[in-house]
Amino acid sequence: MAKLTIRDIAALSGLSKSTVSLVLNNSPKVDPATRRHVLAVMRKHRYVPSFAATALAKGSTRLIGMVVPGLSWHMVASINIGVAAVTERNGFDIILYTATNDRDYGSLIDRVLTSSMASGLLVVSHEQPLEPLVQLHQEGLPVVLVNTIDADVDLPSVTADNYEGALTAMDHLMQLGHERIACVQGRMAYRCCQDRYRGYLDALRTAGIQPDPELTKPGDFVPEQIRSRSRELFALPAGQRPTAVFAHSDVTAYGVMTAAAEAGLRVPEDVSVIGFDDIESAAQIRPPLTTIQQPFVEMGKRAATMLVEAIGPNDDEPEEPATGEVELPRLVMPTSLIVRASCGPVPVTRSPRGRSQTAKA
Amino acid sequence: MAKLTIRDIAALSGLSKSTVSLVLNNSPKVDPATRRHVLAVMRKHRYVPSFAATALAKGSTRLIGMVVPGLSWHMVASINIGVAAVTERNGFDIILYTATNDRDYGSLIDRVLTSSMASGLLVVSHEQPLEPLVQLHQEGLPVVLVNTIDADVDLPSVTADNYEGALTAMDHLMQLGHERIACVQGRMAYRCCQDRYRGYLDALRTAGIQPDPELTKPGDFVPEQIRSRSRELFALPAGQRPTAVFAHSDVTAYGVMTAAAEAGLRVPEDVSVIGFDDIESAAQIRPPLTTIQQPFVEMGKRAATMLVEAIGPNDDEPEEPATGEVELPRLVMPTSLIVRASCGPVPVTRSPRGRSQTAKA
DNA sequence: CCAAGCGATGAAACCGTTTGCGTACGGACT
DNA sequence: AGTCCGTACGCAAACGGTTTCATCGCTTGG
Repeated sequence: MAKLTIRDIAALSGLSKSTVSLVLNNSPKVDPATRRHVLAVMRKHRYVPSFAATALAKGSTRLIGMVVPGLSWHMVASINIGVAAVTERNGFDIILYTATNDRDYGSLIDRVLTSSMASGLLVVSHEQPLEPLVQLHQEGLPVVLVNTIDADVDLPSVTADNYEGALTAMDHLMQLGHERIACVQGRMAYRCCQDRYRGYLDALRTAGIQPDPELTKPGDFVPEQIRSRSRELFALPAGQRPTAVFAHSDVTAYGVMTAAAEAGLRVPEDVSVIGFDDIESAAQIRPPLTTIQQPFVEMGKRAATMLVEAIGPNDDEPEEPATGEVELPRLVMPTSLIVRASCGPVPVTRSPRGRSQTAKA
Repeated sequence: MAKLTIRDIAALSGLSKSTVSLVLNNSPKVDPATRRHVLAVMRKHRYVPSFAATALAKGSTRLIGMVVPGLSWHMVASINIGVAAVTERNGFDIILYTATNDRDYGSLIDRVLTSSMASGLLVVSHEQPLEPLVQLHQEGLPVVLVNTIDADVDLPSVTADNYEGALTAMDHLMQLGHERIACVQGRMAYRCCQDRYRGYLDALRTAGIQPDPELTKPGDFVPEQIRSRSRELFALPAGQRPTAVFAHSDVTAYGVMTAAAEAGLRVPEDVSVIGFDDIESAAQIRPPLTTIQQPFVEMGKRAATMLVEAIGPNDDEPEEPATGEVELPRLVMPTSLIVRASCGPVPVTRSPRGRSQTAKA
């Protein structure tokens, strides 16, 4: 139980602290035989250097802060898997900040940064102000944003291509013959949802279809709202009723499908539904959900890699990358279409001969 | 950018370091006026004490380690919400260890503990060996287990009452008239799944029903397996086919429902399905899933509270609670039945004379 | 055979804070 | 007015490492 110090190890192995320290930092300046000996002693006594002392002396920690908006989101969990994989490999540990409200967020910034507790910051938040982060970054603290990209902010970031994902989703639907496609939105304060909606609109226009405002419903990721607005959609008279729905998330899609069932509509026979995310249960439910998969764990890996590189190979401090604005890495990662069973061809309710061919060539 | 030290603040306010330090630790020995002055100076220059130096001098950190088996589980995410709430309130930060494999787990123990990096450990892992943890605990490091209870281990823990939850689920089913109830198991290496299965068996026996081995299927939380074993269930001739299924998790229940649909069976008309967990999408899918809810965030809160209390009010070190075995808190929290729509009365296919009808529609 | 060179090790300063102890100060009591 | 006491503050020694620099002993070239 007696906490061993480097001094003890030095005494035990008949050397001085400095030599032991050199061994710890595997400097090439120590004789291999000596090194082996010291290592043996350390192992024998289960010595582990004091974290605090090392941090103090070195002036840096192997800690990176990760700010997330609650872990219950599929996105956050998946990103973390990627992040953990690379931080682990590089000997970093993660300090997790669940930024539930603004108060914490503000004090967090102070704590983490100024106390130089963490030597880098990974931010997965959506609604928090980003300015403090920019300032920190300019002061030399590595920061990278994941899925938080905001147009006017100058920070390295990793993001999914939500716009292109929406395009892909819409293309899939239109390829199946759909033209009256509704959109049940997520939280439009989020950049990602804005992008998805832009994709929805653009895809329609590109196909020569005038977006019908009636077919856009705010869902805001609130179950009740999603359900009730979807019901409105399905209550529309047959000609105006959408034949397909683009939902801004998988869980949103679930709500849409439930509303459809309540309206007596079958998925995908009567109405097609496509989601966004590809959460775990998407493949398990009935019908299996066709959706746009976001490469979250890969995004986590990339972000963590960027951060680790910015922090530096080990502990040197030539870190002033904020000045050279040669390249602020902004990774935008492609999404992929996962075809399952919730989307089908447009129903043939419209008379056999009336198949409007107006769709884009 | 120039990092301020306590010395700078002392100079700036015309005092000595120690006085400033006293202010930092709000000792009563400093004159209120002086205190105000110092605080003003600190605020003005945005001074935050060095984390590392404080840790070194005090000999303890306000960090607690949290070991989890991947964040993608609903359980882990929810627990974390509770944990974060209380740690935040008590000025602790969380170091997150995603224990993906054993190698990391072993080195983790060393790192965290011996380096006295964290002053407490919260463990949510399932399959890792627990012995190192009890050793640590005996050496004075506060440890609490969440949902990892293992019969032979002497550690404080917080757990859901899986056994009783299973009983509740089965009661619900039997109240609806079901007698041929199948069980699709989770990963039986987990204590929680063992308990759920025990509950299943006992509930049956208590009702005077002899459990039919045919109706127990291993699922192991693997989608394909769940699906295929469920198909076996539904392929049984009408008299032997279960009228209800108790699934060891919500996602497992999804798989069961899919298999049912593939067999042409409707839920809940032809077969009832009950889950376990109450994940977010359980209310969103079709039909909404009746399930047993585990109070994860409350469990997280409780566990964190226990840990914080064990660590001590602030930084004193009269920590040898392991010796006094007066009470090793083992919290077992009740689950609750969430009735939605996936369970219904037993189908009336069985006629008064009692034998089969053709199975499917 | 001596001086220079080099590699390995030791001594000491330092990182920023806490903390026990000592001191100077002011007020009260005699 | 002189002691005494309590109080508010300063000094310096830890805390456990890292890192620079000097030193020591040995090899090597002339």
